[in-house]
Amino acid sequence: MKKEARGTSWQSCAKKNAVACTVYHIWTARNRRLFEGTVVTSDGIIREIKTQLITPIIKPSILIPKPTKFPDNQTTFIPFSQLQQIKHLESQLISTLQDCKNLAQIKQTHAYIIRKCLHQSSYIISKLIRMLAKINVPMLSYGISVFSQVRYPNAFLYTALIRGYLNDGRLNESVVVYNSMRNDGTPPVSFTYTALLKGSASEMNVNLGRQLHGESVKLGGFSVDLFVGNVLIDMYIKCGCLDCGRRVFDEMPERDIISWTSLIDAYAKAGEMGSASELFGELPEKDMVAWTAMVTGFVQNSKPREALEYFERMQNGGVQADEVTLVGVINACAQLGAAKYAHWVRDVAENSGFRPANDVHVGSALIDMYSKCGCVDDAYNVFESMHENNVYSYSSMIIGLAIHGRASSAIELFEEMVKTDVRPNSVTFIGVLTACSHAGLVEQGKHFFEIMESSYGVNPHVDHYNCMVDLLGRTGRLDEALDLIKSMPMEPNAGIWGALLGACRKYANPDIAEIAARNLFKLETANIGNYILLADVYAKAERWEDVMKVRKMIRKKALRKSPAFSWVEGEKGVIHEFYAGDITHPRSREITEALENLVNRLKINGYQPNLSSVVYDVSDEEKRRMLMNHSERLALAYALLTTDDGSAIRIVKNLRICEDCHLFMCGASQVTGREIIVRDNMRFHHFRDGSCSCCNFW
DNA sequence: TTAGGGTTAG
Repeated sequence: MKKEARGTSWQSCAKKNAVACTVYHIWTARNRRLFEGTVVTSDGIIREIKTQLITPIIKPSILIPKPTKFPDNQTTFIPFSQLQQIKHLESQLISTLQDCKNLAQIKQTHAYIIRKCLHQSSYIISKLIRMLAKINVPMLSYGISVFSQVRYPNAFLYTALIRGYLNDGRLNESVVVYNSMRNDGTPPVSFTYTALLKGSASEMNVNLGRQLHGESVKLGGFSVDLFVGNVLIDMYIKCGCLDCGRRVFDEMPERDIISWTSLIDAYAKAGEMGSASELFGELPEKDMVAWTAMVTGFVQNSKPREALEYFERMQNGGVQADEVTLVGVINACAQLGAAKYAHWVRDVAENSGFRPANDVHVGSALIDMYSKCGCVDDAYNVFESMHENNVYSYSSMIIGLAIHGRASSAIELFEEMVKTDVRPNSVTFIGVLTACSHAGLVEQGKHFFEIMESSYGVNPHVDHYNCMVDLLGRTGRLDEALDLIKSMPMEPNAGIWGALLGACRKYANPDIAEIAARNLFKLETANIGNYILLADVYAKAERWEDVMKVRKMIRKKALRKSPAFSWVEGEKGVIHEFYAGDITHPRSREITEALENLVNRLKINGYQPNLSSVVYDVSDEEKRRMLMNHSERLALAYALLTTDDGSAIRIVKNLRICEDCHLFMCGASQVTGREIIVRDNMRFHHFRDGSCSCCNFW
């Protein structure tokens, strides 16, 4: 048998070897390997190729029209000695194709390809179809007709068509092509599976994914392919079958850092930080992305201290951080809410060469962090310094201003934003409505609520209704708030009824409170805060029997009150934590003295404790004692003892600040001349010269 | 040609 191919001819290929000519490669005896190239025919060698790459032609499916007649008048005889020239021409045409910017240019190049008689080359045509996808030309008739003109498509060409359809989001059609390919007897390649698996993942079609998984194993042993394995892990993760992804991972004969990181990140996103850490510990070589997945994972699971700990380990290990890592670290600091960390991370970012001005992700994260740390002016400085702003940076800034009670600035910024190309989204309106709500701007709030859909096409969600109920409720429009809830197009959630109940406490309205509570208890049976709110409403109305009934319900359900605590930065930026009535602090005696001293100064200034903040039926003297031990006051006294006179005092509280403490802080800011910033679980309060930035709407 | 980590609210 002759071992050398002598020449190649399109004509002879078409006529003599119709059955064998899906050949994409040419066998040469000289180096005993398959060359990428064009179709070849030659008596001796063809039989040998046949045995390897035989592909019977079966009638293509409806999606792939039957190939047209071979153009006899354009056949050319190409001697084997010129094969290198053909290959050269092919690569030239491919680079021409890659430079195409639009459909017209592709069509022009295609005409040239036909003139050069290379339109039967699967290599070139698959590139052409890929280019259609790249320049965002949907897989219309052109791509299909180009495909159908190739008489003997190979696996790469079929895969290009599959990817073209997937690029259009047409998963079903791509599966039809895959089935035709199978019917034609063309063995799929690993790209075929990676493409289809990605398509299944983006449509969360796990059944298709499973079928493809099975076939990939059966047909080509692709289970050992690293790429297919990784895409399989990804597909199962995206479809929510983390265990299946893990099984693929465990069975993979070879894994790389991508296999590991995909799974680590999936565990983190599923809230399984234990599994994520375990896997991360086993990862032999940890790179920047893997470390970042851990840092971000802890942040996503509200574990900022662990996130910072991993970041420190990453730095100690000499692994460079990039802007993605920094966004994670910045978010960790935002969760901690401590100004000390905020300034530290800003330095870290700038030392790593990421100036917020140049990176909108880092900038937006910094704005959010500074706002949450009580430094709204710093947040605004970052915002102003940014070269580019998007909906995230604008929304973060608007929300920042809103939670700090700067409603007019928030609204001004919104007005400025809508003059640019940046379109507000659902979150932007949460910010704008929150601003109105925290400042009691009823008419403006109603206006924004109306125009969000009519002018900006943003449908109000339940959260926007929540803001509106909050706004109406805070300003005492309880009936109007209840009417709005009744008119909602969706079911009100616990947040809505909770906002109404909170407003009922402020305005001592037990009738509406009972309606709110009835609905709220159905939705959140075990949230003790709701029962306490209702008890507060009854206490304000001095309906002590009803208070007792609520307390009984709490006992019956065995609900435990979550302890109130506050923390504050003391000497050298060390954070100190105080519980209500806490006497465990080493300087407890001094703290009590400082507090008594402060109360006396406040009393001279006219401070009268608001005893209705205590919802227990006890003597007034006992109420006074209970109020005096609230955790934020202990924190304040400690800060007064240990920090410089000129500096602001920043207190973070886990629950909502009570009315009497609010009054107390107003007075304290006046008699001490200090700025006091309290972050409660709702918002920030800036106390300065006897008044609060919230204007008593909170 | 195919693969891993990120920004606003709740």
